[in-house]
Amino acid sequence: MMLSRASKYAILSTLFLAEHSNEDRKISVKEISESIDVPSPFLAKLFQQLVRGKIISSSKGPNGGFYLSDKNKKKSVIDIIENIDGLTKLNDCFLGLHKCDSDNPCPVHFIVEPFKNSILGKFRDKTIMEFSEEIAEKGRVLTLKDIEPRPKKRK
Amino acid sequence: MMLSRASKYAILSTLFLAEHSNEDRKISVKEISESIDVPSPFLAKLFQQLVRGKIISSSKGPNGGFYLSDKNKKKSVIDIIENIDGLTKLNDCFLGLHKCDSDNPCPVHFIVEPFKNSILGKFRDKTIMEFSEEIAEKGRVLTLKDIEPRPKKRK
DNA sequence: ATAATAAAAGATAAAAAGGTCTTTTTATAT
DNA sequence: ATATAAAAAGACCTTTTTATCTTTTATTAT
Repeated sequence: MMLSRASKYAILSTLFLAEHSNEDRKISVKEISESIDVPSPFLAKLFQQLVRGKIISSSKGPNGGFYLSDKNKKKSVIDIIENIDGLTKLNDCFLGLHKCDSDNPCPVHFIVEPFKNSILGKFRDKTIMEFSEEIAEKGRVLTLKDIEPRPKKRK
Repeated sequence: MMLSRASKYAILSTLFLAEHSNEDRKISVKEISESIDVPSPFLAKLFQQLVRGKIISSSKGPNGGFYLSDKNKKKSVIDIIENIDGLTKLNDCFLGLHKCDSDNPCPVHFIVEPFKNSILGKFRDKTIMEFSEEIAEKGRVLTLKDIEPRPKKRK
């Protein structure tokens, strides 16, 4: 249920890039960190790793910054998590048992397993681009700032 | 999906107590830590907290140790997690958004929410005793030791 | 009463996660 | 060519989590 903050920041900012950047409109760490309210030096480090992992793209110099290439946009959320936290955390036994599978299940194995698989499947199959389109469509807010939700539309 | 180690240790050792202890057969930290392969001074600290939280019971002196009272056995796994990690971690938005609910969902809200509710429900409704009975019944191994699973029964 | 046993309490240490700062490299616009 | 903008790299700091060690307190069997 809980990712590291690093992964959370990475997912949010990658989705932010998907929505707001492209090869001609690169975005600096500073701009992103202010938009989604994440400490910028920390985000800078994260971005270096995401670039190495080919999740996002970057270019240096004036008008440089970070963006998603078309290829990047086809990555999935699971790729981000894998790149930052690794997948073992997500796959490991809920209670930390070394051997835990359907033959030798931990006490909560059959409770947790179906959910884990289903969630992982969804994070694997939906691309960043698809997430991003949905966010744009529904007009959702992507920030850690403590904002008021926009008032509910009433019929 | 990931509890702190503290919570994992707490759940395992409470289930262990459920299976092997009672008011007349108390178990020392040392014995438990060796059985489930958890560092004993750390477990001792955890147990102090679990006792304060009335999840487990203890008595000092010779033949003292930890055990589950009948009342303790009616606690649920969620009570253990709440006592050690607190519930906020488990309830908070998967991506860390401050406001995240069905009116203002994060990008993965509708993916994660149903699972979270269902898992939490099961951890709330099943008592320690029920878990323990199932473990005994099925002959399951409760340890962090890197053991070989017992050979699969073949027809 | 006394010795032994076991938890409680508290102080300390090591490792991991989270976060910051400074310097170097690269690209671009002028 | 040069100044500038922005990422890359690397050193460093802080907090939290995990783990250990030592002393004190309570209980019990003798």
